[in-house]
This record gives sequence, C-alpha cells and structure tokens, in this order.
Amino acid sequence: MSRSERLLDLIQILRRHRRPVCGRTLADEMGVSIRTLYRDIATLQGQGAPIEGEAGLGYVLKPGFMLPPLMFTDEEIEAIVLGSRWVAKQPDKRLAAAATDALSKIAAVLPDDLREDLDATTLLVGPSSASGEAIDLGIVRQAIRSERKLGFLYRDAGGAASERMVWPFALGFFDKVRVMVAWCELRQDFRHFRADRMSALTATEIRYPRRRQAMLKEWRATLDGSARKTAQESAD
Amino acid sequence: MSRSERLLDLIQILRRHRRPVCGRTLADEMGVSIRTLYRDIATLQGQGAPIEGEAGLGYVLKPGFMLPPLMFTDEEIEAIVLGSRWVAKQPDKRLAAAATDALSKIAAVLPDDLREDLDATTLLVGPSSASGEAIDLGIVRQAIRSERKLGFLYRDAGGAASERMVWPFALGFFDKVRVMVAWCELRQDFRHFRADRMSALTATEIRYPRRRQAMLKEWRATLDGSARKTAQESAD
DNA sequence: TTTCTGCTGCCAGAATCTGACAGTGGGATG
DNA sequence: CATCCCACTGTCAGATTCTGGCAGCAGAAA
Repeated sequence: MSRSERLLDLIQILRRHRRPVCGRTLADEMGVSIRTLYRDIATLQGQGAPIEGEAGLGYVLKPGFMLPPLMFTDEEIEAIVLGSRWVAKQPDKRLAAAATDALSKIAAVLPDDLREDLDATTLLVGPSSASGEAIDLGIVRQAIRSERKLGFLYRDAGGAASERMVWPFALGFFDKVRVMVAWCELRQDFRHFRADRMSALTATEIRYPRRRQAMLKEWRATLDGSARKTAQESAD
Repeated sequence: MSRSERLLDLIQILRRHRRPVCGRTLADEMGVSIRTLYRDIATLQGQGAPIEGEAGLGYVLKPGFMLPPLMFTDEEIEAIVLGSRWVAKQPDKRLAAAATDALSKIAAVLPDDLREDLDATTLLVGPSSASGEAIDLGIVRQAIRSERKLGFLYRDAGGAASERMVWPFALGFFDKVRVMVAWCELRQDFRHFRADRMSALTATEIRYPRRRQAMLKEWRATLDGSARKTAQESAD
C-alpha cells in the first residue's frame, strides 16, 4: 500500500473510533511500525487534519470530516454550489453560516475560470419567507445528532399552548417552514412540530431511550406518500 | 516538492490549458523529466482522472473537476447534502440528476455513521411546484457557459407571444419559478424571462459579442436591491 | 512514584522515485 | 510515400524517500 493511501486510511480509522486510540493500536491496524505512525500523524497534521494526541491517552480526530479527492463534472459542481447557496439563504442561521463556509472552502480550490462560471450561473433570491423563527434550529440539529431530549413550548394551529418534552430525530426543510419530527412524551406518539410555533427551546443532557435510526424507520412506516406530502400543513 | 503535491499541480496546469498540451511543455513547467511526467500521468489516470493523450497532439483534461482533499465540519457537510437534496428536487431535470450523482459520490466516501446521520437529518419535500416547465434548462445553462445566443418563443404576462433572440448570462432559482437573465436583441436591453413562459428553445452556435462577466456586472449595476427582489414577478 | 503514551533525533537498510536511453506505433504534414 | 512530432513502454543505475529499531525526554494517569 502506498503512503498516500495509508494516510487516508488513517483518517478513516480515526473516524471510526470515538474514544482516544493509542498509537500502538493504530500502527498494528495498518501493519506499520510505531515510528512510521508518528510520522504519518505529523504529516496529516501538517496538511491541516485536526488530529490531537495527548500523552497517556491516545489520538482523537476532532469532529469534522475530510473529503478525499473527488471528481465532479461541471454540472455536479454547479448543483453543489447552487444548493449550498440556497442553504445559505435559509432562516436557520447556523446552517446558513456553515453553507457559506463550505462555499468559500470550495471556491478557494476552484480554478479561476470555473469560479467565474459559478458566479454567473446562479442568483438565488432572498429568504423568500424570513418567517421569523424565534428558535435556534442549530440546537435541534444538535439534539438529533446526539439523541438527547428536547423541551419547548408549543402553540398549535388553534393557538393553544402546551409544554412538550420530545425525542427529536428528523428535521424537514419546506419552502416556507421548517418541521421537526419527534416522539412526543405528552402524546405518546410521533408528532410534527412547526419551528415557527416553537419557543423557549431547552436542550437537555438526557439521552432518549431509543435509537434515532429505529424511530425514523418506524415513523416512515406509519406514513404513506400522501400523508408525508401534507406534513407541513398538519404539524401536530 | 513531493510527488503527491506535484500530481495535484499537474491537474491544475491541465485545467488551465484548454487546448491539448504536449508532454514536453508540462514536464518543463513542473521541472521534471519527460519520463517522470508519463509516469505521473499514468498514476493520475489510474486514480480515475479523465486525462486523454493522443499522439501528435498532446494531453487534455476532459471537462470535469477534481476537488482536492478538503476538511468540512459536520455542519458544513450537512449544509452541502441538504442543499444538494434541494437541487435534486428541482424541476431542472439535468441539474437535478447532477445533484443526485454528486450526492452518491459524496455518500460513497462518507463513513457509515456520518451517512446515517445525514439520512436522518433532512427530509425535503416535494418539487413543491412541479410547475411544468416545458423547456430544458440544461440548454440554457449550456448556452450561458459557452456564451452562445439562444432563440425561443416568449409569452408575456398579458399572454402576447413574441420570438426572441437573446444573450443569456445568468439563471435565477426562485421558490416557484426559474428566471433567465439575458440581453434581449428585440428590446435592446436586459430582460428577465420566466422559464415557464418560454417555449421552442433553440440553442445556436453563434457566439454573442460580449463577455458574460461584463454583462452580469452591468446588469447588476442597473439594479438596486428592491428591483432584484421582485425580479420573479416582473419578468420581462 | 511507576506506568503508559506521545514525541523527537538518529541511522542503516528497504522501497520508491527519477532521469536517461532505446525503441514502438500512431497522426499530421509535405 | 517519407518525415517529423509525440504518446507510450521497458530497462537500469543512481538519487531520494520511507521505514523500522533504538535511545531518550515530557506529560498524564494510577
């Protein structure tokens, strides 16, 4: 195996382990001496990979992900850039910022002519519906990623308010509104919640007792196509 | 310079040259012997780079683009994937297909856990407005890229039809409608054309006499913020 | 303290890369 | 047709890089 392939493997291996891994293990896993492993890690760090080593513990790859070299056609790049611009205009501030960052990273490595093409090819207009969501959807996405319970106040279509504790597992982006899908402890069932009707969002440290994947699968099974289509109207 | 850096340079150099380049030139440009250059090219081809060499001519990089290794945070990947999914649902078939391809390429290199995260994090609903555009927007994008004139029939808001020959230079994606921005030969001015009012689209081989970049800049200068915002209503 | 582990310098052998030379075959040109 | 240009392959010796083992230092945990 060539050195460059091995470096990529190293990153993948580090991603798999969530807890710190000691160099010895990594070296064995790649069939290489410890000395070489240290050199490889140094090389990756030199190239900007966020690997941290601590004596007595081991190595951790800080959250993030390295996309290996990929070939895209002109149209695929256009699609990615256009999509990211759309996200950059979304009311979800954190995600919008992430899209902007991603765009500038991509633009930085694009050759000049292609970058010009992209500047010209698209112009997305405004937030279309800056339907002021008071809450930070970043918190919702974080809760989904880490499978934690989420508390908030919900005002339903009729105007009645209620306090909810839910197990969120998905987030839908519709034209005019964002919808969180979760298991609701109050209703003891799956429910959709429109982001613009939520308030007083509080993230908790409590891990909910089911796997996000399983709930998603179950929820999908309870839906037929037509029900899903109207999800944005029928939130809770 | 290390070999791996040199390989990336090679791709960049090839991208810069639109006409075939002979090996000798490339070798000189990188300060390396011709023999080594052949080896480098072979390596790149082995990694899937679409480089074509023909005796008596030289090398060309087939259209497309190689994204070098890039670090993205979790949120940036989420943003890119979400955006690409949105594009994948757009009525522009070609672009939608490109987005789908790009997504599968990205998914292929994502570690399992991250891929699962992404499956769960978003669910974009439907084409929202499958407002049947009869025309193939791919043709428009192609004309923009190559700076060619475009002919079509246009039916304005009042219902009156007219035949147009325009110099297209930008394309806007709004929630419900796509708008082409172009210099109209009939009106001798910049005009917006809603895609759903265009028909009988015919690409020509005639290169229009101005640089796309320049027109875009000029067009932007003639707009103030409010004018651009309402572009989707005021098409032509 | 001891133990574990990250990290660095050094060195010799292994692996790889590189340049030069020779030769083949296809395309373009005259 | 002959000629030139150029992509492409094989080979081989020397330069370069990589690798593993060893010795030693520093910080964290038990």
